[in-house]
Amino acid sequence: MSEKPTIYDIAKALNISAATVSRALNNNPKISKATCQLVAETAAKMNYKQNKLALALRSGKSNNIGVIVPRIDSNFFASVIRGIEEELYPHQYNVIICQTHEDEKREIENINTLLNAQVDGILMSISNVSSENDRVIKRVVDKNVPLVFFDRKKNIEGVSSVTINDYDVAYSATQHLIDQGCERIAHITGDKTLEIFQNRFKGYKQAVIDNGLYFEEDYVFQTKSSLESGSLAVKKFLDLKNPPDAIFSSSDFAALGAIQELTARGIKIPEDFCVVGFGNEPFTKFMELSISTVDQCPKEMGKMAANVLIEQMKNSESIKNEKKVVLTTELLIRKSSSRK
Amino acid sequence: MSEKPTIYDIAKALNISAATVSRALNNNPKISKATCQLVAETAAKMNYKQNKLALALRSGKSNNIGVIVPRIDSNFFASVIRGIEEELYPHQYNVIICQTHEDEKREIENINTLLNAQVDGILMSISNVSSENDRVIKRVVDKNVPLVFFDRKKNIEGVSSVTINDYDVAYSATQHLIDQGCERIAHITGDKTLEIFQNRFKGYKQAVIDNGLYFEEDYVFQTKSSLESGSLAVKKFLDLKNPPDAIFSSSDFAALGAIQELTARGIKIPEDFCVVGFGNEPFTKFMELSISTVDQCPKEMGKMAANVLIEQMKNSESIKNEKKVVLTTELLIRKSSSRK
DNA sequence: CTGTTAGCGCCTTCAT
DNA sequence: ATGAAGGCGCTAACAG
Repeated sequence: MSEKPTIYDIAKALNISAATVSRALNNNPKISKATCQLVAETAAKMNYKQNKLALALRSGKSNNIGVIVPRIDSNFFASVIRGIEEELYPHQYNVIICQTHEDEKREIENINTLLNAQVDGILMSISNVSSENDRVIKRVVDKNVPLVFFDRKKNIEGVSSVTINDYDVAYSATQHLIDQGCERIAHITGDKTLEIFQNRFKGYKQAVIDNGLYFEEDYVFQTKSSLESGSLAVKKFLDLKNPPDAIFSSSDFAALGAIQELTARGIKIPEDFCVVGFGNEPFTKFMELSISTVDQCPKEMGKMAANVLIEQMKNSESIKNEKKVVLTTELLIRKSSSRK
Repeated sequence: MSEKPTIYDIAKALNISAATVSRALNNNPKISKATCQLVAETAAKMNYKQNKLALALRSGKSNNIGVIVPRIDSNFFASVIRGIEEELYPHQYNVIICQTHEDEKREIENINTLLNAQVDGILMSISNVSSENDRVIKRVVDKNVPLVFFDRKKNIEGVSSVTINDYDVAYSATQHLIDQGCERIAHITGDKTLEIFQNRFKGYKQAVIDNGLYFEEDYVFQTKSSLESGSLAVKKFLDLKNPPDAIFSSSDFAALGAIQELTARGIKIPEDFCVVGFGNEPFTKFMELSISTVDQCPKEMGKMAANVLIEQMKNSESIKNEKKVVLTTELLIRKSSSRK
């Protein structure tokens, strides 16, 4: 009783064929009500469970979706995955998670693993931009495995994407700082090969220029998303002849690091210096000095990405209806940039 | 070229049998070096990828591990999963994530889904304690599918678990509060049907008693892990004739809510009131008034759970070597409870 | 309505 | 050193 029964076991017990059992289990209308019920009962009694593996091999559909993210232990990606899972669950899809740890080799391995596992589709947030990468990704497209990027995307023909309005919201954030009376806005950015950081930078720069302020290369600091990076950035900024009086950071962590460094130096926020972060990490709201930031609506992003993927999986083979969804996000104005 | 080639395609191209191709691909020593290499080259050229699904069906091993958690978008579970994934990755296992949202029905569905998907093992953190649940979990054991609980466990024969020393660390936390001079220690607890909360409560209670303090039922407030719960608890506590002067909370979120409510009422922390949370959520460290808490070392927990599972999967069929690992955690003393 | 057959892609005896 | 055959569990023709 402890071994896993198959439809053959049920068939044998009932003296009917496996095909009939299969049909009955799938509620095929051609099967008499009587057998249908009999099969159902016996199946329940024997504790039969369909082997999805066999079904997958036969049908060519595994009902598994692969998700590739840089890391899972970040509030943003975890929330995106939650959204993905919530959307996929009613459709009977399972989610296989892969982390790249921002490692290019790992990213390629992940893609191959998922392809080997015969996933029906892949959702991914790019870690690295490289030609080797490009090749593997194109292979996914060639194999007709639906692929959707979210947040960190790449422009590849036939691949849909779900992102936020990075440019616009960066522009708004910068404009907001200027509206607060700040005149020398600095910017902390990330890996410049990634579109998201490029766009945030562009939005920032344009806002500065549009307001007739001086755009200063030294006001832009590229670094990782961490507290140390933020404090490092501040150190560098304050060493300038004409130091900035505000920072728009592409990372909440860097923003917090910056705030800590500024506070340590006795600089008052928001009176003397304003800061806006990015990502709406939980701590930004909880701080005594709450941090203004941009909500990336990760859950919605995950849901949307899953939706686009589902759509694409339905219309397989069909027209490559490349879809570029851009979600509108909100600038959350909090104490770190509110001079009233 | 875009269709997925099989070993038969390679065989045909090389005018040899599929069996030989299979053997060559698996580096079977009985295959001549020449064919071996030839096959490897052709496979590469044709961009052949092994179909893990077929392999899984044949071998009965899917190389997938199921992970069931209440939710993924919590720092704790996300970090555990990261640990799990890091440990499983070198062993070629993939991770399938399922969320229960604390819903019993969903939890049962998840287990069944994973069983149907033929996972080689399951790692789970219990959401609900119910008899229906018990039955399904026992079925997992009956089917000889290795199962390991982490954090929120259940005592079921044949099931290993990885937890932390909840009792001890709760005792330490309470003792610490008493050492700070606090005399009326309150406790915010969670779902009492879960062992972790029971143990934290017991540790708290024992420490109170051991120190000759009065254990007061009204000092214990059961609620969910949220800011509101914390503030609610404080409201209730301060309405008491003899209100407490410290809180040991089983949740960082409740601890923060409590702190906010206390601060709003002008109560000085830690001078007038001390607070210790649980979980080491990122924000606890970042706050201006950093919050004392317990680090649950989630990543290590994930790694350990994965290790125990791997061990169990190796020695399948063998003796039910039920393993109960208890990790030692640290009390992190920060400002919210440091009177010096 | 139901049984027979065949095949998804792979590996592994059993032959040779 | 290699080929042929069979089966993992399931379903979809194709027959009745």
